[in-house]
Amino acid sequence: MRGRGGRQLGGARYGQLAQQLSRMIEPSVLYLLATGAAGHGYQLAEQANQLGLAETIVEPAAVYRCLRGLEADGCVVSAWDTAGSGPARRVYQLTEAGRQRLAGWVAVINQRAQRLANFVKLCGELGIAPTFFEQ
Amino acid sequence: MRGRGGRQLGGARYGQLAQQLSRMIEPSVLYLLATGAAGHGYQLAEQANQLGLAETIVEPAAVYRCLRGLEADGCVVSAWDTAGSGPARRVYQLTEAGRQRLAGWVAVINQRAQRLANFVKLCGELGIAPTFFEQ
DNA sequence: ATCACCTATGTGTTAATTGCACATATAGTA
DNA sequence: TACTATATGTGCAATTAACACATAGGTGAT
Repeated sequence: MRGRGGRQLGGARYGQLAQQLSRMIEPSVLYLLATGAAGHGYQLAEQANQLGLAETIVEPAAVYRCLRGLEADGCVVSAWDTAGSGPARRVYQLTEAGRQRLAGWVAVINQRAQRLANFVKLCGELGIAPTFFEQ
Repeated sequence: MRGRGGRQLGGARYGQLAQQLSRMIEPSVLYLLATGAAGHGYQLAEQANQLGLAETIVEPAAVYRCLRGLEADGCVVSAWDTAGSGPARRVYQLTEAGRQRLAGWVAVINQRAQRLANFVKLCGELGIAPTFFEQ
């Protein structure tokens, strides 16, 4: 860290839960683990795509990195599953800390949803209707 | 030095209107120009903070960069205003292209708001209530 | 058996974003 | 003179994230 004033932050960051803000991979993963819909990375990526919170194609690579970060924070624990066919799966389980993290995300996302909805309303009052693109 | 219009992707990007996704500076600026609430960068930054769409403190530096990008795309036009006291202001005006850009943003933001609200609902059904943090 | 393919987990590279520090300038005030 | 507020801008480094690549087990086709 050689920032000019002992600074350690660079890009987007504005709170405890601001990471992966746009991609929404972390809340997707936490939710899927909470439901029990999926347990390992590859499957979580597939389910996250069906959940559709991320707006983008959720790639396994991003999910793996997210899971390792969550594990480092104690939000999930993992174990190898060598049973069944195909390569071994690293199966993840949500911890209590992970459940709290998800609850925090829900608060952030709830506020954001309201802010965004309010903006749409303000624009509507200005006579600006949403334009849906075909590209 | 390639301009903003021809930039290639590396980071977050998933559509034509996905830039500055997390900060929401571009839609804030376009909206404020549409209402006529502000006309130059410094003032736009102040008004954007009151609008509160960005969730962060909107810094003038980010607004200036945003405005130059918008001008390169033909969404705004600018002119120097040397009247009045203090340093000269670069006053921006929204173009028809800018209005369309805002309408596109409204569509994106509207969809996002619904997705986020749905996620909050799903979590509520799981018994996960939002946790509000004190900061 | 070899190949192609799917599943599954990871790393490397590189472009884009952005907060903060810094630079510059005008005008009013102490 | 010095300081403050307004106003516009640049430079840099931390962070993010898409895409490519690497590795490996298992299955079915040629």
